[in-house]
Amino acid sequence: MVGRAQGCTVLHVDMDAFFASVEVRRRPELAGTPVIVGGAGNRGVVTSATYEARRYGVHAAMPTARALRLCPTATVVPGDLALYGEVSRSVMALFRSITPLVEPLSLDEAFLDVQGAGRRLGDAAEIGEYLRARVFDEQGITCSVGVASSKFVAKLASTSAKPDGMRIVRPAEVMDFLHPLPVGALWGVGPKTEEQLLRLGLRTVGDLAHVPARTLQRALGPAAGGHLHELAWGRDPRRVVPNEPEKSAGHEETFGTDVDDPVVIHRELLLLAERTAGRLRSGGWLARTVSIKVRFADFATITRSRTLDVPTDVGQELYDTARSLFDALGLERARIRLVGVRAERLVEAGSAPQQLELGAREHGRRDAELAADRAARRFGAGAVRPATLLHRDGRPGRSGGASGARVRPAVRHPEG
DNA sequence: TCTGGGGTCCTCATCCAA
DNA sequence: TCTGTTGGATGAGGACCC
Repeated sequence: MVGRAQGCTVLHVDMDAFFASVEVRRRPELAGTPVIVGGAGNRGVVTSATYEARRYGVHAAMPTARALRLCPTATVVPGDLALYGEVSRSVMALFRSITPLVEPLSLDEAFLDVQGAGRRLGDAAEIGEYLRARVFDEQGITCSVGVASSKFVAKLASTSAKPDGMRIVRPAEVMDFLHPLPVGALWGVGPKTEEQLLRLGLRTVGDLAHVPARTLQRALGPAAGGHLHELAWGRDPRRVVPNEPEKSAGHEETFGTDVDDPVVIHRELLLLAERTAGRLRSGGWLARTVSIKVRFADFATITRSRTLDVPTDVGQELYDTARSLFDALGLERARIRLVGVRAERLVEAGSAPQQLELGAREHGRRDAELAADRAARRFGAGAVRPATLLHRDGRPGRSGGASGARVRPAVRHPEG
């Protein structure tokens, strides 16, 4: 087929300011105004912002307080992950109606391999335009599309088309497209790597391409150096892979104010372990390794991990391991900003070896947690939880939200 | 002017067994 | 029996992505 997008089979579709666009759809009176989605607490950061807010210099990961100083007229909304997830599922379903080869990267972007869909729907460019129109008609939000012969060029193309646009980069045009770009535009080059490359006098992707691969490998390590050199020449053999299995799952929480009370930390670890275990059970996974993360008041961050004898999806077991890892740090009332619990080296629950001498207590614990899962599905999250996560008056304790400052009084001076 | 939360991947060090 | 090598597993940390 000879078309506009000859030689291109990969699409990268990226929603424009996704979370913020969904909020504007929900509240049409905000259309055309600066909107920030993010935590409003003293430690909140921006997760998404409309282009009207971005004009003031607001961007993702910026502290909300600073964003509001830059753009005082912005409307701040807390964000609704459940709603964004719903919109995302609809959009991904639309993509899968075009081709089964859909590789979601996050809630708001995906790669599509449309090689097999050409006969039915036209070439990649026509499919891209069709998708953009369907997303707008069905969801009321815009997206941008990159069309290329490889994933990483398609991704850069969609970025250059934003917002609400489409860019096609044919194979013969790849070098002209890539080489003028700054090195920081490359996928995998963040602030640290960019700084290193700039120190070597490498400003553009073209500069990167014309330096020997060995030079990059010496500076960045064999894997990263070699990979970047290949990308600089437009070589990216990675295929679009649907259904990549998850490798880890976890939760972390930043306290509203730093915490030095081990009772509060233990309680938070229990909450995070329970939430993580719930995720494992709903996904049918067992964790072989449990890791914790501790971030101190000065932002220094450490992780500790332990591999279990027998993989588990039981919250109490995740908590026991997490707590033992934390206690082994031997901290003497250090001021802690964040704690996290993560389950790693996941194995499918059905394929994991069974513990021969699984004790009755563990059986009971797992059964109890499964019952709690059922109750949560029926009556809502938090319907059943460990007693230590309840206030003495029976109300649920805090769950999430930067509220360390509220945690301690709840534990030490229960209301009611 | 302070830096969220959920992830992946890579590198390096160490331990242990062959 | 001792020593050196190698490679896998594990643990920790860092960079990066959205």
